[in-house]
Amino acid sequence: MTDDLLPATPVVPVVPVVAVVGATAAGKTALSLDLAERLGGEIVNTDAMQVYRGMDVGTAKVPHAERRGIPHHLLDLFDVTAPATVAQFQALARDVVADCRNRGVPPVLVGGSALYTRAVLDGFEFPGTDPAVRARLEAELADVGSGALHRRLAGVDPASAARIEPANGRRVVRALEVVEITGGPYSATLPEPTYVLPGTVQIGVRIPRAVLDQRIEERVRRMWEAGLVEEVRGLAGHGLREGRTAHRALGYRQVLTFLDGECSEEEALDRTVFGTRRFARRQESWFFKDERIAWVGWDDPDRLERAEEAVRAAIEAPAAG
RNA sequence: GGGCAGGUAGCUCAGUUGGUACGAGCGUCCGCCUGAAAAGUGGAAGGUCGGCGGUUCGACCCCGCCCCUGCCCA
Repeated sequence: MTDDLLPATPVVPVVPVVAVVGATAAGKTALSLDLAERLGGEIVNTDAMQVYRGMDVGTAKVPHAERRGIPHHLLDLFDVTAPATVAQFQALARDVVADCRNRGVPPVLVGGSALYTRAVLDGFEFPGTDPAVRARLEAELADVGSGALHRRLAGVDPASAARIEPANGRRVVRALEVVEITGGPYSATLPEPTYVLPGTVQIGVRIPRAVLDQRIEERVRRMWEAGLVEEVRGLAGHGLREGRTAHRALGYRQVLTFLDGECSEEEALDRTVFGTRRFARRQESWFFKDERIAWVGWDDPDRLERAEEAVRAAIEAPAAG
């Protein structure tokens, strides 16, 4: 109320920060390119697996020829042997977003990795990590099981233990790691959904399950025809198996088991389809509960206009989280 | 035409020497999720046990007939 006394500063338009989210194969890529074109923006990948070099076919990475001359950021950052992490990605992505905004260019984030997207948009702060501590705890996990470690966690950090399921060894280990290196409790809770930048908006692409399931199968078959097996064979020669995360990517993991002679090629394809459907469900369970997302129908002829409206609304809205 | 095996959850199969299906995996639905997140994890809903008839206090389990599936013999 009293800010009116400030000298009239030139009205700098808010540069929107747009994120296109939704299940895999729902049509995020097409919409994001259209949006970037309309807004004069640049694409920022928020997909956890497209950051790896050489993982193209299986991650449905947009080929250069289809990028319409729009700059794409955060693709092909790492070798498949170098595990990427959310915290690392968050730092890189925030730099890219800041750089775009400084140039007055709207960053258009696209990707199905909800944690990656939220780590960029929301106030996530990741406690540190220590490879040695982690390795020791993981060895213990393999040795005594998650139940035993969970009981230990209950002793040092009851609140976290109460929130983490005893069978979830991964989270139990991480909680113990944080407690050990920080000396404090591990909150184990997601932060409140609050955007860190004004003008932020998430556009969700909604698609009926039945249609999505169909599209996923078609997409996987196309990946096979496009040479996924050869791609994996090549990456396997470059240490794909040694990496910590890349080899677990959908499609890659299944093709590796086929290449290792543990299942037929048809089985590998089927497993990829089923695994991808399951993944899509997990993605949606994450996105559906985020009430800030503006949803547009995957086949709505006006989806681009609706998305633009959502962006406009975000720019004009008071900069409250 | 004859013989054998089998018909139990959406799918693949367990199971009861006759006493209310202990079912399992997968799928489906719902949930969780802070340095591996295309990962990891919790829960729920689903069955007139192929059909009809019989025996029995009581049958999904026994008997008869029928239908369906697979294999074998002609």
